[in-house]
Amino acid sequence: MSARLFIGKAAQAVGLSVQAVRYYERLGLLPAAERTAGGYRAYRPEAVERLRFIRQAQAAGFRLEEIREILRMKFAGQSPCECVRTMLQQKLEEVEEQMAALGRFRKQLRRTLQRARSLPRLPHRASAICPMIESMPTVGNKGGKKL
Amino acid sequence: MSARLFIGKAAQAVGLSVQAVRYYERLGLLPAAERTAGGYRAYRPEAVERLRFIRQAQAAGFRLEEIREILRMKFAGQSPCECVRTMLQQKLEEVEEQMAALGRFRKQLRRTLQRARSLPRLPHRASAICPMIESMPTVGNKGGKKL
DNA sequence: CTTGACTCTATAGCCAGCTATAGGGTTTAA
DNA sequence: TTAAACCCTATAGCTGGCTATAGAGTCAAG
Repeated sequence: MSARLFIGKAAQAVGLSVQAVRYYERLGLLPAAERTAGGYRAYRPEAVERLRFIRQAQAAGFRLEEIREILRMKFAGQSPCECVRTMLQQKLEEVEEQMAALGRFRKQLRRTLQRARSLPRLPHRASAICPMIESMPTVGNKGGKKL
Repeated sequence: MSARLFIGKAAQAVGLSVQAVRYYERLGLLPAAERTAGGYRAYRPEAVERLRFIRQAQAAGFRLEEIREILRMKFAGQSPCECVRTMLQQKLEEVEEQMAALGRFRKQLRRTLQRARSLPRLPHRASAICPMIESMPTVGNKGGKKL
């Protein structure tokens, strides 16, 4: 009883790679595991729960650093829920903002494609390379980040 | 006449950093520039046009590698417009997809916050760390990428 | 001719979240 | 007792688009 798992099984149980688990430990998301005489990490089932939590929080849009913070609070004796709520609220705002930016970008793409369709081969006045791109106003997506 | 610009002026003219311009050259987005006797890059005005194009294409959502491809086609004697149109179409689809994923994520966030508001301090049954996160279905955003 | 602003190359680092490799040791079933 | 399958650490690399630094040379005005 008190079954321990080596890192491979623990990782497999939650669908992570072995390296990812070690990486989480290095970042401080997992406490240092017990070790066998030979130096193998021997995890108890709680550790697997914790890994599962990490995955879920990631899927919920939290970055590893934020997750570490949540865990730190939790194990400092405080319920992290209040802070988590604030973080979720912030996430929500970020999502709104991203969606708005994407929406502007989409509109722009559509307009450009539309114009390309209606004016198939206009003489490329004032256009050194590609009129389709050069005629796009530079909107949204400032600095050309992501996508 | 036939004014040449050193890299600083060229970069400034389009709002780029000097290093960024050199980086583009390394990536093959700019042809090797003429050099002064002392080894300084001496750009003609066309090069500045090209830099401006690169910025615009970036703002339009193209990655540097894609821009290089567009330029390569252009200077291989073909009009890149047909291909650019295809690329824009693809971008559009990517944007749609991202927006849909964000929308699902937003819905999830809202629901979670809503529940947190209506059930302020329920006993945390079956919850090791934070019920707010643990009760979130793992939707959208597979693998926890970005955001 | 000096000086200060500019440029050159090469290299390393950043962000996040890993993956991959090298070179070794451990566990466990046959 | 062997051999496969697993594990260990440490280090380097990946993605993309740069930025930062070091150490050296060049340009142009006064």
